[in-house]
Amino acid sequence: MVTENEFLAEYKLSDYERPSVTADVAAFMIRSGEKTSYRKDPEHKLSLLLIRRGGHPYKGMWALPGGFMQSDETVEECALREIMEETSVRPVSIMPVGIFSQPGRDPRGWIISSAYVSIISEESVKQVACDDASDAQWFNVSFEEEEDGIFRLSLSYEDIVLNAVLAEKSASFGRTMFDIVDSGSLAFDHAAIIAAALMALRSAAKSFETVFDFLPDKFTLSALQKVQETIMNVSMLPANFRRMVSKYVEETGEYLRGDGHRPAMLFRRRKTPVK
Amino acid sequence: MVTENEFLAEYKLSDYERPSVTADVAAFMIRSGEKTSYRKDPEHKLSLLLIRRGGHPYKGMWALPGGFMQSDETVEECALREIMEETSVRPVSIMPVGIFSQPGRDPRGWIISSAYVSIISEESVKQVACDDASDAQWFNVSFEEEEDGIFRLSLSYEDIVLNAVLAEKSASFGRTMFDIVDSGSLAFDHAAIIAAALMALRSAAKSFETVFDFLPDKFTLSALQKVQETIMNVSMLPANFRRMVSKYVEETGEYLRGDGHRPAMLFRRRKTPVK
DNA sequence: CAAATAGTGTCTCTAAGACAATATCAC
DNA sequence: GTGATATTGTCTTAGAGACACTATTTG
Repeated sequence: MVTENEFLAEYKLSDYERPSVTADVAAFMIRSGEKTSYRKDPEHKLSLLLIRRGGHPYKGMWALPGGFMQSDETVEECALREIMEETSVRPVSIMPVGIFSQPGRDPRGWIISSAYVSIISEESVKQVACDDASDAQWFNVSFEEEEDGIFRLSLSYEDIVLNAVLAEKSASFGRTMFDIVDSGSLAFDHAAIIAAALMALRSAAKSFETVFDFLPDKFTLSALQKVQETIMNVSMLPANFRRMVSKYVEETGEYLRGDGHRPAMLFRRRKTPVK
Repeated sequence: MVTENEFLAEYKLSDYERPSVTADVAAFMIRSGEKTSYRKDPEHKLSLLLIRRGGHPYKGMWALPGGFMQSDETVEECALREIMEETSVRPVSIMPVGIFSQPGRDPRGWIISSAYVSIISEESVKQVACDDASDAQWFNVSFEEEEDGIFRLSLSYEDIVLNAVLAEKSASFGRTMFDIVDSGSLAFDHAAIIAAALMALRSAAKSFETVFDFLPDKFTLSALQKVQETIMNVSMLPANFRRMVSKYVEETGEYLRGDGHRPAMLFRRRKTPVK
């Protein structure tokens, strides 16, 4: 009869083959563009952080930030650590997207990826120096269904344009997964991870859970609406949007002025949605 | 200058420490109980498959079915394989619950778990011999919020009752996670996995995506309603339930008779929700 | 004043909840 | 007939979409 302690003393995990595990993060930010007129609000664009790979494999190609998990942390902590290393910003929240474990997805060997979406506010990123020659850059994102079940993902940064094509694989339980038709020069299976991350983001944004993380503590309702519209790729009537979010926000009494039109009240997120 | 092929030929994954990865599955079934009257519909109970551990660690305690992932499969395939080994049933669907990777969660060493919910129809399980002396048994499930943020999970099979207590950790993005207050004699952190799986199941059932997988191809609307009510732990008026699911089902024209009351039409799932 | 956004009110339509009423069977 | 479920219809209410209208600012 072997006791549990005796068993554990003898136990060798090395008897079994093990995968390496990475946490890869699709970090999104919503950027406001150039002011085209002194009083017109600028365009807002969804952008995604990509890293140019400095070493093999996929050397010189763009990939999601990520890294190998260590034994003294959870996968979520690893994901947060990777984002902070690249942006110096601690994301307000991260959300799991799924595990990517297709055999052969990494030419280095058996490496599976646990993917996350994170959301970073433009305010916090602005404080970090943005080096144009850096290997980390924010790409503008466009993601649309071209025909039934076929999606085009376009990522652009200055004159670099990455065009990936994806086929919807399964839509079970609100988490859509994709097969890569054309990787668009993105490293590994990262095109599929990005597409799944975008779908997860949109799905979460349906219930106003996600949106606030893109904004500072105090915000105007039209800023909030812009964020929501940018994520969901839709447009809404301001009057209706106000009604819908009214449960989740509260007035601060402060106003934002100086924009060539009526000042807007600043709101903050309400901890407990009421009414 | 090293080419990618030269790099890969030299590359050794073994330089890095790696975790073992298991896929653990919370497989749910909805069981109908004893007929208390010749015409009254029996009670329906949500049940969960647990395995009595035959070896260390946690020898003799109950745990979720699961096993180590292999390099020639995805984690999802591993999860499906484990369920089929235990039940001889191929689940209609599996849904990811999350990754459980807290350091120290497994006394054998660095082992992380990718958890899934699966749903099995009572019909398919009935065809498999159920051995009372077996190490695999279906436990009745009850899961309720006792006070704010504190949940009690009760699992019972004959005279065995496992009572776990869990504290809500984070509810971000509709995926609730739990800390274990009392494991209720469940192995590893499986009490937390089961709780998270139940929340994922309820959340998915909100949109009528999940429910059909508990039933055979043809079913009556009240059977469907019973399933929905059992998962969500609520009760609904039959008239309203019919209206709500009407988009997702279609008539077969066949009737189920012989139950001491008006025969019910059998419906099937509609591939494309219309109307 | 013109152009732009901020904010309010109201109409309609749809979907969900409550409930009343009828239908059909096995015993 | 009795007791059970099956099925249909209707009333009410809550919320989303559309839209008209007013308010306030800066060049």
